Amino acid sequence: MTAWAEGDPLEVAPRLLGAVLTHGGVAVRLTEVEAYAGPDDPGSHAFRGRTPRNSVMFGPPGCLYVYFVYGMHHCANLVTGPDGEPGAVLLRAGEVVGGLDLARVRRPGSPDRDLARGPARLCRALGIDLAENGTRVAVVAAADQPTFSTGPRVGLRHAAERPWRFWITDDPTVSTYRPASPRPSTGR
DNA sequence: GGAAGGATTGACT
DNA sequence: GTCAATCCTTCCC
Repeated sequence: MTAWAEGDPLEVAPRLLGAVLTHGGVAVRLTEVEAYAGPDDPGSHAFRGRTPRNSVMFGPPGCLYVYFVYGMHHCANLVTGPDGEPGAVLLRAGEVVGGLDLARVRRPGSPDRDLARGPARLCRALGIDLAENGTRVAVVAAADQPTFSTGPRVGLRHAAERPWRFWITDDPTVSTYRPASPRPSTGR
């Protein structure tokens, strides 16, 4: 049962650190995640209410919410509920611990450490795309909760300040890259 | 019906 | 360090 992975995203997120998620023949140990609450979180896709695309976030916990972004990348969230609320945890990075060969094939030229370092990379390593949206996913809790740190979320244009990003302290696969890289060249 | 934006990554200078 | 790529979804008129 995955009761430990259900409920308030802010509580579930740290519990996911160190957990092993298996999909598409590849297993990854989650090292970095971000919590996304619902109506109260301007950074969440569900902030503006339920839409055909984010409806999965309102669905049952334990499902995968996959979305396409920037026309070329996929990002995966684990829906946590609570039931009726669009809570989810974005899987930002992980360490490939199973199906390494398969992951390498999907990400040729990348060092093992980078196979799942980053939300879009993690999806590719696991073979996740829009076809997996709303599907159930296998997650095994970590035996022991690793030491983790928290900090501001990355990449969002709204409410990025909230310290809802969680990562395993000192883990090399955490994508602490790009501290700041503002795209809008105009203005200021 | 049309336009703007996005929870990123990879490549080039 | 900086810039470009590219599809889907949502909002506005």
